[in-house]
Amino acid sequence: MAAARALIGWTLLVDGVGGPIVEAEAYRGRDDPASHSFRGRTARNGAMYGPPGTLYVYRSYGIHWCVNIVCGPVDVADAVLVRALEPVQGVERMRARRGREPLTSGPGNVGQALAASPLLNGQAAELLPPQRRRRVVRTTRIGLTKAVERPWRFLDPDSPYVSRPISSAPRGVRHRSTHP
DNA sequence: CGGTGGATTCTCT
DNA sequence: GAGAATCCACCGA
Repeated sequence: MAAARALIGWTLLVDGVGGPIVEAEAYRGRDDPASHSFRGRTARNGAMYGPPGTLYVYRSYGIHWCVNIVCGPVDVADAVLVRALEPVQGVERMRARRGREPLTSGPGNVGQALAASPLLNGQAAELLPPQRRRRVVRTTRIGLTKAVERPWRFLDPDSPYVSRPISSAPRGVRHRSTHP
């Protein structure tokens, strides 16, 4: 969780392609109902139990590949979902893979831009330290049906590449209806 | 052993 | 704002 906040600004590279992480969500292994490791170790989530810095890649909605960075000790299964980064290195390759904008906003899009696949699952992440200081804002996580209220999403509010602004509400959901 | 529900994105109205 | 696309690991039996 602290790790998710600390990861903002670190550059994630896969095969030389990537950029600074500007949005990330923490998922806690043991007691987080929203985590893939909540119900213990399975064939899919095995990588989450690896050492910190391990990549955990899973398929989302049968369509997208999403990238996590394990941030807890071995067997703890804490992980951070990379929801957005700034496209800095290997931009042309990301463009070719994505075929549209935005390149790296949203976890599915990040996965596509980085060519995430099961091959990446369990590998060590390549991370470079931040080059400058960034503001970090904390909000609730996005797209969940469980543990919706836990404020474990972190983002750089000054980056135009975050998948959604500071508002924690899901896309398309109004803050409040206008009836009297 | 079948049904189901996602840590999403995109298109269309 | 709603619905489709797409698939398989996991749950419950």
